[in-house]
Amino acid sequence: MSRWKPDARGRLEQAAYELFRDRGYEQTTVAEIADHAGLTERTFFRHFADKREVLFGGTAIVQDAMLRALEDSSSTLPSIEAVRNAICATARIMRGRRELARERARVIAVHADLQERELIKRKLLTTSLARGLQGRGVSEGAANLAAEVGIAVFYVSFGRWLAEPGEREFEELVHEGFEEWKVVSSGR
Amino acid sequence: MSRWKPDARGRLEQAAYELFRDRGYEQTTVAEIADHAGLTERTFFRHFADKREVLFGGTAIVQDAMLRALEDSSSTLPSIEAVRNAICATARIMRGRRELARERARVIAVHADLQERELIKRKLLTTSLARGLQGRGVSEGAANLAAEVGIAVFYVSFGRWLAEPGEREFEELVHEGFEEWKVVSSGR
DNA sequence: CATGTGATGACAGCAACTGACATGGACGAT
DNA sequence: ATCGTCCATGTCAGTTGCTGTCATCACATG
Repeated sequence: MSRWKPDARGRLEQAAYELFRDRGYEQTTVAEIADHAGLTERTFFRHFADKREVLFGGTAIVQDAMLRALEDSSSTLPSIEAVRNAICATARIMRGRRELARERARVIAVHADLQERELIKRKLLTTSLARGLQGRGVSEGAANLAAEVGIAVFYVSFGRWLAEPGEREFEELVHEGFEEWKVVSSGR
Repeated sequence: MSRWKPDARGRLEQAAYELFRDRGYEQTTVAEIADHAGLTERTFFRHFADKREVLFGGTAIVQDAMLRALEDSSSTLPSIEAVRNAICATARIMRGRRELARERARVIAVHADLQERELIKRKLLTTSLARGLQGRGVSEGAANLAAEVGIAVFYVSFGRWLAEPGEREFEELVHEGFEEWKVVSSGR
């Protein structure tokens, strides 16, 4: 038998989500999160750089999915289509996590600290997407623009996915978002 | 004679800039900043919400200048031209502060914390510009787009202004930025 | 069996930030 | 001129986020 229960990081994340939901973000101390996960405060900070970061572990996964999908798509595609594919694939991995995403969004919405962190994660996603495009031979300027558009569509659609009461999938909303973008960018 | 030396806030800002320049941001404690300003740590936190904020007091001034210039420009102007005017006016108020802006940028560039704060300030500027446009009767979507463009040009030009060794003024670079934007947005 | 490795615990400590109350000059009302 | 209120600041104690350091012990590797 192993010395410690497995998946310390996951247990910390789950404990954090539950406590943030029940007591709110600021009213929850890191020590409490660690306690609920059966660990110590010190261990929390070995897994997460700071208290906010426990809500943003998903970003790395999103980024990986995005870049992998970008690599997988045919290199003959126009860059904006490659971006669309990558963003759609990314949207797909969030299937069945809408309620969780909603809770997370609710917490972030009321804390300036967390909004700051979200903005920098968005920037990180944008620059890594742009780099991925440059790796396909797209020029720097074009890559930055296409990445900016792609991530913007991603976040707008994400917001709609969370806001909608219906059952439409995130991926579908992303598709619609790209269609809207086409209309807007050609229509003016 | 007044009980306290005047302009506590200004003295705190100046002390902070000097200490950040000499010792670096993280190596400087709030208590030290307050000491150098002849005040106490508690008073620092009465003037600034947190340690980072001492570097971002200028944002409110920038925002005011931007909105005032927007109000002053003729309401018959197309929205993007109104934005251009507002941004140019904003650029004008930074005359003669280039060295200071450079120091500030150097500090921000090496601290993720401060970059997060900068991003949220940028967002704040964008939404307040968009609101100002809506006040002129521009639709929400168009206002958001125009504001996004305007602030993007502002920041790109700001970066160039700091990077350039020459003596060209910020305002001139903003003008060029808008010209570039016109070319790009019509050319594709 | 010996030895190293890696995740965790234990503990001390600093610095950011907050709440509560005290102080005393400025300034207006009387 | 005196009184009373205001308000920026001081004082102080306390909480919490975060870090450095060293110990521990299951596990893998040879």
